[in-house]
Amino acid sequence: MTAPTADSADDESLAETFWAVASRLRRQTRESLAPWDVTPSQSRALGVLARHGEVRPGTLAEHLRIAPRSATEVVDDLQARGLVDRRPDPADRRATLVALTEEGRRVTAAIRTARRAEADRFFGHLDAADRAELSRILRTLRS
Amino acid sequence: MTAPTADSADDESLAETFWAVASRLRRQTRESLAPWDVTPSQSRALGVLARHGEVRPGTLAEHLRIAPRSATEVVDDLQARGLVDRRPDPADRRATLVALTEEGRRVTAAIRTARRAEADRFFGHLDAADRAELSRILRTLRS
DNA sequence: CAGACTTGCTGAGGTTACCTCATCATGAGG
DNA sequence: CCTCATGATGAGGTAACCTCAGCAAGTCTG
Repeated sequence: MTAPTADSADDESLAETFWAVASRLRRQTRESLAPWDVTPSQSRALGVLARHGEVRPGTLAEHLRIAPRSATEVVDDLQARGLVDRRPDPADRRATLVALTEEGRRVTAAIRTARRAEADRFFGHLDAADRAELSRILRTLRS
Repeated sequence: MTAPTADSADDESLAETFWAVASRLRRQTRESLAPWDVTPSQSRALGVLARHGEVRPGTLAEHLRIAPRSATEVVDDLQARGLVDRRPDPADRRATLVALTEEGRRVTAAIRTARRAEADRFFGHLDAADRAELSRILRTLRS
């Protein structure tokens, strides 16, 4: 299509390589979270809550880039594990606010450490320059 | 923080950026395959069959880096759509050989074209140098 | 060549992480 | 006040995996 795209044939395998890496990262992440009985998607939600404090499920969904209904589900699971709780939003009686519990804060901190170690293991094969390059390029693609 | 690994704090968000990109790519791929009623994982299997000719489910699983049982499933779905067929392996009566049907070859070719266009759309935001960089770095991470 | 072990595939059943659609309460605007 | 929009959730579905168990067929060993 666009002239500068050169060998589009290679792009297909670029996607394939991307998926192979994704698969490896997914497995490793799942493993490194196992001690806390928390899944990757739950851990991402915990991260959002740690960064933003209490938010509505809908807002959480936006941050996670998933459907609102799916956020309800993640919150259900986290609540069942006692890591978050729900309370009514005083500003709007339809809405709910989700916040980390004490335990949730504790676990989130522990997970952050573990994830860092995991990222070191995974991305540590790259030197600093390559990590910066990768970060920059991925940010472009995230659009 | 750790001497050789530089800022591990950033690695966590590197992973996060990676997942955001993965999510976008997954959605777009699914969409671009919709006309053929073929899922991304089925399409990957078709690609392997196109490149390697007839293979056993177990071999297919290796190429796709999934469990053998999961390959059976993908083959089931493709067979139900008439894109592949199974025949007994003359060399080993336990084994089965999976091969593209005529229709399968036709669809695989069409999909290849579509995927190329899709990859252009997705990775086309990058210039050739960045695509090469990304490819190199991802290949390192695939290990 | 019989018995033990291995290999190839698949049935059964489970998990994760999403999705849409319908429903119900509540809020907001004309 | 009546209509429409919005927030959350129940119900039900899908894709892409997984493990474990079992059966049939090959291989190796004494």
